[in-house]
Amino acid sequence: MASRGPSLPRITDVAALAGVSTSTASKALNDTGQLREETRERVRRAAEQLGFTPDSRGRALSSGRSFTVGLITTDSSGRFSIPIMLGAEDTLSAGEMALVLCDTRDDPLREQHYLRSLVSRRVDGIIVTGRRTEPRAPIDVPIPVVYAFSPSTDPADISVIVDDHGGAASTVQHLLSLGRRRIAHITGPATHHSAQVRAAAAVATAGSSLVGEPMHGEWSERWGRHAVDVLLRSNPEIDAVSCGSDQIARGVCDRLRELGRSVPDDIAVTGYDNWSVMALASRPPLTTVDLELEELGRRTANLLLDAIAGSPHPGEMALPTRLVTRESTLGT
Amino acid sequence: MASRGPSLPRITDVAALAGVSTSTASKALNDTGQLREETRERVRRAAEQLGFTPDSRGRALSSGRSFTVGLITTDSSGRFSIPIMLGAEDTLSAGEMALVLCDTRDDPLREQHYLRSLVSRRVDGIIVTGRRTEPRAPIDVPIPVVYAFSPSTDPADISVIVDDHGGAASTVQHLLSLGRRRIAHITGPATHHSAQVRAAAAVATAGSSLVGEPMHGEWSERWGRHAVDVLLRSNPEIDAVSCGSDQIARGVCDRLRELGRSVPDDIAVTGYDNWSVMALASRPPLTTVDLELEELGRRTANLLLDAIAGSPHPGEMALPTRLVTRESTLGT
DNA sequence: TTCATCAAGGAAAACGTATTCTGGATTTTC
DNA sequence: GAAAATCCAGAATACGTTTTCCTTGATGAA
Repeated sequence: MASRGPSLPRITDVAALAGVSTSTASKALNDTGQLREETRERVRRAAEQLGFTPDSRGRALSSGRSFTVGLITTDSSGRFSIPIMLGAEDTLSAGEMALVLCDTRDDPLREQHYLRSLVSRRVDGIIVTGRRTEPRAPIDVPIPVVYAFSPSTDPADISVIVDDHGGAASTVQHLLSLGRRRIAHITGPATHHSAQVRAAAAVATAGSSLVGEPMHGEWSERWGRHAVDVLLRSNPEIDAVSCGSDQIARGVCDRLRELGRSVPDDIAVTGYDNWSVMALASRPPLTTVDLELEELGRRTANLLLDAIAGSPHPGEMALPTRLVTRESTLGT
Repeated sequence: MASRGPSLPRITDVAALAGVSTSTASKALNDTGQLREETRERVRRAAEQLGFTPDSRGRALSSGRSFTVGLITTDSSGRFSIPIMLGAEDTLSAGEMALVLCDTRDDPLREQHYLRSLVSRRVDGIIVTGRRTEPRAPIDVPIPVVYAFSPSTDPADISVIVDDHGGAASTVQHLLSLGRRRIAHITGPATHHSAQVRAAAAVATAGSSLVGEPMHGEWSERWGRHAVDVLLRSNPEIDAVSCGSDQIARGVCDRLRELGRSVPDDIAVTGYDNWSVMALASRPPLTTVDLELEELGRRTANLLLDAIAGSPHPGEMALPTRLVTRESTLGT
C-alpha cells in the first residue's frame, strides 16, 4: 500500500534480467534442479547486479517453515536467561534461524498472548526459560518445545537443566581437597529449589565435615554478612564457608574481613553462579561455580533443531557446571 | 514436507465449515467488507470451533508488512541494552509486532550477516543499540531505523539518547542543595564519551564548588577505592563525591568507611546508573541517577512505529534521567 | 529410421491470506 | 411497475517463493 520507494527486486526481476523463467532462477539460486552451469552463473550475476535478497515470507509460505523460533522467558531481569538467550541465538543464527523474544514478566495472560502470537507466526519451535530452577507447567502448543533452566513437569518433554547438585558438590569437594574439615553452608531461601538442591549436595558431599545445618536466608550480601555473625557465635572454629550464591559469598567475605578473619587463610569461601560483577569485585575474588549458561543455550537450541527436524530427544538433560578457582580459596 | 500431524486449520476450513467463501470468511474475521452480522457471527463461531489462528506468513505476504522488527545490539552483556529491549518489546507486542533479536558481539561481519537476514525477512523496521554512548556509523538498509542509546553519526537519522549532561548535573545540583561546597568528581576513562559528558556537566554545574579536576579511571569499584586514597591525600577537606557510575561510588563508599569517614555525614556520595545490584547493596545505599532505559526503549519503539507508518521524526532526542535519592546523601 | 533416454528449462500449482472486482438479490424511488 | 440504488457475498487476483510436472530438443542405442 504505502509505496516504500522503489520496492526491492523480486526473483521475477532477476529472472527477467537473466532471460530465464522464475522457476529457473529459483533453481539457479538454490542450487537445485538441472541447469547448465553457465545458466546458473548468469542468474547469479543478475541477482548480484540487482542486489536481490530473497523474501523469506514467500519462502516461508512455500516451504511450510518460518525459519523462526520463539523464546519465552519469565525472567525480565535477565540475570539467567540472557546468557541462555545469547547461546541459543548463537546456534540458531548459524542455521539462518531468527529468534523472537517474548518476555512474559511472569504474567500468565501475557504468556497466553505470546503463545498465540508465536503460533500465528508458525514458528518452527519454542524455547521456554525462566529465572528459577523449579519445574514449570508445560505449555500446550502444536509445535516442538524445549525447556531450558526451568524444566517441564512433564518428563516426556525435552528439558535442559543445570546440574546444580554436581555444581555444589564440586565446591565442597574442592574445599575438602584443600584440607578444610569444618565447613559451613550458607544459602538462599529454603523455599527455593536451587537452594534446596545445593544444600543437599553440600550435606551429602561434606559428610561429617559439615558444621551445623545449612543456613537459609535471602540471596543477598546482607544475609551473607548477617549469617557470618550468627555462624561465628555458635561455631567459631569453622575453616570454610560454601555459599549458595556469589552475592552471599561476597557478603561473607566482607564481614569476615571486617571481623579480622583472613580469607582464605583462616576461612576459605566459595560462591556460586560466577556472576562476574560479584565474583570478581569481591575481596578476595571468589572461587565459584560457573553455570555455563551460554552452553546451555546452545545445547537447548540444538535439541530444538533436532526436534524440529523430526528426531526429538525427550527427557531431562543436566549439563555439567565448571568450578572456577580464585583467591577466596587459593590465596594469592 | 514433514507432516506435523494434523496441520492447523486454514481460513478455507473455517469458510467451509461456515458455508461461505474464503473471502467472506476473511472479511468476517477482520471486520472489513460488507457482511450481514449473522454471517460474521457464523464465521466467528466456526473459527472458534476449529481453533483457527490466522497464519501470519500469509498475512505478511498479502499485506506487504511482516509485523516484525529487528533489534540489533552490540552489547552482549546486556547491562544497558536489556532494559531498552524490554521497553521496546513492551510497546511493540501491544501492537502485535514481534521483535527478533540480533547480537552482533561487536563483530562487523556478524552485523552484516544480521542485516542481510533482517532485510530478507522484510522486517518493518530496525532498532540499533549498543553499550556505549558514542555515536556510531549508521547502517544502510532500505527500512526505517531508529538508534537507541548510541546515536547515529548522521543527524538526519532518528536517534534516542540519554540526557547524560542533565543527569550528571542533577546529582551535583542535589549535592549543592544539601549545602556541600567542596565536591570531587570521580569517573571512568577519559576516552569514554559518557565519562566526558558527565565530567563536563559536573564541572559546569559545581562551578567553584568543584575540588580539583575530574578524576578519570576504570569503571570499577577498585578504581573508586583507589581514587579515594589519592583524593584524600591532596584534598582532605572534601565534603562530597560525585561519581560517574554506581560501581565507582560503591568503591568510594567502601573505602571511606574503612578510613573512618562517615557517609553521608562527613562526605556525601552519589552514583550513576541506578544499577540496583550496586546501588542497593552499597553501604549506605546510593543516591544515583536512573537512566530510565525501559522508557527509552518504549520511546524508541514508538518512534519506529511512527517511521514505519510513514511519518518519521528525524533528529536526536535526549530523554531526561531521574534522580533517585538514598542514604548516601540523605543519611537515615 | 525409430524409439528410449536424458539434459535443460518453462508452465503451472501450491503455500494462506487480503482485497478488488463483479454480479445477483433486495430494497428504494419516482 | 420499471429504474435505480443498496446490500451481500462469491470469484478472481495478488503477494513472492518453491516445487512438481511437462515440453522440447538432443543424444544414443537398436
